[in-house]
Amino acid sequence: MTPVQTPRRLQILDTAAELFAARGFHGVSVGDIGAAVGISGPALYKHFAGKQDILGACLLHASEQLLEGARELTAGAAGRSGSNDPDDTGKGSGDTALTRLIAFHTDFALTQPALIVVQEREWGALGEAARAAVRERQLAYIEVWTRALAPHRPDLAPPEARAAVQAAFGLLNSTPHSARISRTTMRDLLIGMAESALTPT
Amino acid sequence: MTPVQTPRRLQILDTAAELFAARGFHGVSVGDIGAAVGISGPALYKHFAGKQDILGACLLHASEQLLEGARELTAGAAGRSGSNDPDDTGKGSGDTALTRLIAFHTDFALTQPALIVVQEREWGALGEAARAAVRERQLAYIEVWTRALAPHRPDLAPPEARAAVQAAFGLLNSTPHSARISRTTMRDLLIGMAESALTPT
DNA sequence: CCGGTTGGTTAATGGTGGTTAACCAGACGG
DNA sequence: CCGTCTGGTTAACCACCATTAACCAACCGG
Repeated sequence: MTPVQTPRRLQILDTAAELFAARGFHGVSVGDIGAAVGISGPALYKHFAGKQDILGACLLHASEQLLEGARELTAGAAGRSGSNDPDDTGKGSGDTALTRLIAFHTDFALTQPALIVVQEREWGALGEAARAAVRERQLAYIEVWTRALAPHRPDLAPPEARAAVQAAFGLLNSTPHSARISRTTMRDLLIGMAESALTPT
Repeated sequence: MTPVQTPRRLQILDTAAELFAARGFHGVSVGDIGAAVGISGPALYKHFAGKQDILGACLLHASEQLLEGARELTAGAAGRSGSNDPDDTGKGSGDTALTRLIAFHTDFALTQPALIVVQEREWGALGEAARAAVRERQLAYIEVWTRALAPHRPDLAPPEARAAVQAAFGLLNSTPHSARISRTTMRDLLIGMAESALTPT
């Protein structure tokens, strides 16, 4: 399990994520990963239990980052269901918890596209245990979003709200498929589209 | 190349797409594909030149379907850039070419999620030639969308319009990730979100 | 009745890939 | 000085896999 995160482990996770995103889990050999970090082949087994374990660590890391970030952004507004004022969702500022989540997720997708890609397409290659752990965090992340969306969309039942949230993820995660415009323009475009999609006027 | 489409070939393509979508191109063996259609292993070589060829046929088939459908929907309005009235984009009816494209793509994604998934994530596993052919059709498809979007969004430069279109694809293609609500509800939800995202009021 | 095409089969082959084994250089506390 | 982690190395193993070869039953036009 080796739960500690040495810098070497982080480096491996980072480059492995890049490779997995580009060629898929089964399209990458441990030799490839080793070569990409400067060591060769079986040396990886000094840091991870195996190839699957590398993927598991990647996904756990990613889902953890997303969930923690989202929880920080919406801290203070969670649980209380008394406030029905949509403008007061989240902290006291003018922006709502939902807009903060959108900006956060957009920035994450723009800065770490590899993690986004791997997280959304390679979870099937995990073992039972790791998959459950990742799935748990992903569901919790969706739950945070759904709670933030609820006050804006009282018309949506919880299942539909969850589907809407996942559709918004699909929109924001489309960033790896097209990088032909500047990052800031893309950011503004995605944020605008996500807000319109989730809270139509 | 075997350009003809016998029913057996179509069956293979269909089940192969399902497998590729579930486990990824490299995660599926030719034995798996054969077993899934009731024959075993090398018998596939009587219908296709190899594993890559099966994937190529899948992707070509999918991109062809999308492009042809889109062209039919927008026939008559293509090319003419004189009409500036947004309500007249496309045919004479009240719906615009864009709304028709959205409904078409949504239905495709809902009925053929495997093709959608494979098309968006496995094009890197193709050979040079097949990849170029698929890419060409995908770009043409995006182009049809962009032309349909243009009258609604004169504020977007072409590159941004293309990015917006691809973001909309991401939204609509999110359907394989969550199938917890009824198909018609999902359809309405996705169409509504896509329209709001592309043409905010 | 027959020759060939169609669509299968199983066996063989060559390559690749994950994992383990055995070994080794260096850092480092005592 | 010395034992012991730590993080590497290369060689070996075995499984799996795409592809080819050789062979065969069934259909079918003439």
